[in-house]
Amino acid sequence: MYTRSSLKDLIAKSLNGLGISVDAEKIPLEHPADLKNGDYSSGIAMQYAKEAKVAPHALAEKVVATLGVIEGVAKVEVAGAGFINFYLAPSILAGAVDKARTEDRWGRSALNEGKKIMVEYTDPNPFKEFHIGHLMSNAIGESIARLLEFSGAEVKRANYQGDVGPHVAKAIFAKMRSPGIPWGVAYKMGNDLYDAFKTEIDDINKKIYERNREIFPLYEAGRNETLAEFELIYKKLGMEERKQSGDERFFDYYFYESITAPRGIALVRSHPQVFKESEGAIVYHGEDDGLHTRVFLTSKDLPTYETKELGLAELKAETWKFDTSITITAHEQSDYFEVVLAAMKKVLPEVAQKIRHISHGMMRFAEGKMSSRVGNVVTALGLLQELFDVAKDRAKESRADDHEKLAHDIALAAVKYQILKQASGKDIIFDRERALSLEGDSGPYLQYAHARAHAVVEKAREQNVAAKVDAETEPIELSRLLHRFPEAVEYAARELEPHLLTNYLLEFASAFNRWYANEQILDGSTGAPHKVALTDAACRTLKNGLWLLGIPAPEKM
RNA sequence: GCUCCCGUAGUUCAACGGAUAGAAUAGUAGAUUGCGGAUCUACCGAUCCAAGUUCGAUUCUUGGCGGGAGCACCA
Repeated sequence: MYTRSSLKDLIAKSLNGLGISVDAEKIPLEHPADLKNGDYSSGIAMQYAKEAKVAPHALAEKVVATLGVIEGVAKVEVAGAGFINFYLAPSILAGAVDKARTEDRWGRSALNEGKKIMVEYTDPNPFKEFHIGHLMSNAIGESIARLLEFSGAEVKRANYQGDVGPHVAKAIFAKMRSPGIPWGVAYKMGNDLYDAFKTEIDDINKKIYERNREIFPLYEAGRNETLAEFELIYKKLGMEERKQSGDERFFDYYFYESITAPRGIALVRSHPQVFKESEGAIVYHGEDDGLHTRVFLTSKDLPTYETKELGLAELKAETWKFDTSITITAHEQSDYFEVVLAAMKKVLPEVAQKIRHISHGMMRFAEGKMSSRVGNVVTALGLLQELFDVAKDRAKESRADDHEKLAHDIALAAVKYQILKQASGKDIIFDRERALSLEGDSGPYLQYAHARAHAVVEKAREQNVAAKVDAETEPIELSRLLHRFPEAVEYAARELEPHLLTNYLLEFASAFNRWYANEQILDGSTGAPHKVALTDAACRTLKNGLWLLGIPAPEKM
């Protein structure tokens, strides 16, 4: 029976027989973009033609001649400049359809079996707005967490929130002057007033760390209020399925800077050979590692984010024995994170090697950066509301029972898909028109394909047409793409790149819609059971695919 | 100035060194009284510049040009 790696082995063996030594691992074997070129393809003959002193095409022919019959492979062809193309047997593709229909967790792999992975994401700051940047981190982190779960890992979700620091002092200062204003506004106002009231605000900052009695009640209130708001947002973002019982929270662990700060300070203080005094502050000199110097303790003796991050790493490791801890942040923090990691290698070496940083691009306007300091941010709730309003108009005509819920599901799909479809590391230009689009290359497009497939399966049930795969039926584009689903999921999980999955799903949904438009499924013929099976398999594929993106899959829309 | 990221249709994004560079959107023209038109079909339209490596470069290397981010007490 063929597998991906056995095909590689066979090719390697064949080449070795021809006097060319190649490592099976290094044999290229890809899914051709164009299905007419087969289900798998290798360009190996072009690579070794020179060494073999024959033309690429001739070498490919020789390899094919020695491959013999491979179970599960219908034919092997040489095409183009010398590609070796493998076409899977109909029975294999039929087998994938059956799996998709019967296995709940269709698409699952064993890539990370037995691994314990902590994923830290979202990381909003109490006292400040939850804006699109946090939404990005949440969407990406949640999808990565699910991809890892589907690859066999045990995953814990972590959220790290900055409940102490200058931003809090600014918000408190403004709130004391104007008690009526909301916290998000208070922060911005405090920031504007900072130059004029530096001493006062710095004083408040210090008092917060000391849990000073005068401001503590206001601090507690603000902290609780904003954290409670965040919980409501997590719910809206589709994390409610993680709440099984009433008192469970959305993330497995919530870490706070107020807790990590003292730990970090202790770590810095106990390593005077690593952290040096400079201009009244305690810094880490990163120049030896090709990095730059960063402050860990300010001249006012307060910890910076860097120090807290050290404390966080220690706290994480004590909280759960993970193999890997992934932190997802915006790209603007990459450099700072590298300095922290360099310092951590000296202070907490065994933890440092398990820490991994993934950065995503920034959400920005065409005109420039969004900044909560300047106040030109799009809040997560504001954007969701706008999308909700657009979706609601269309939902009125829908056959779904709960139009409000549907509009919300669609709004969520639109915004998450737009974030996830892009390779991480690149900035996302926030284009309102595009963000509000519910058509084409979009989340709702995937949802719609799923809802359609679901409707047909329901109808088949009503008409008592039992789904049955016919292994003799000539495979079509859809079933061949369907067979690739588990590999697409594994690929995305290995690369920690959800966009690799959206690429696949868009192609798959498009193939389904095309097929649907040209083919009557319930046509009363003897071919109907096979087509129903295919539709059912497509339905599960889309459902699981959407789940992996953290996007709801409504059955009617 | 130094470091990192990025330059692909008008616009927003794809393309593990591979076959005719794919989508979406915008624009134009269409879809049979057929299970859902949030769909489908057709047309139009792109790799920043210059060298190099390679059988083959959007992809790798070097140098330009252009954009973004970071570079000492913010996170």
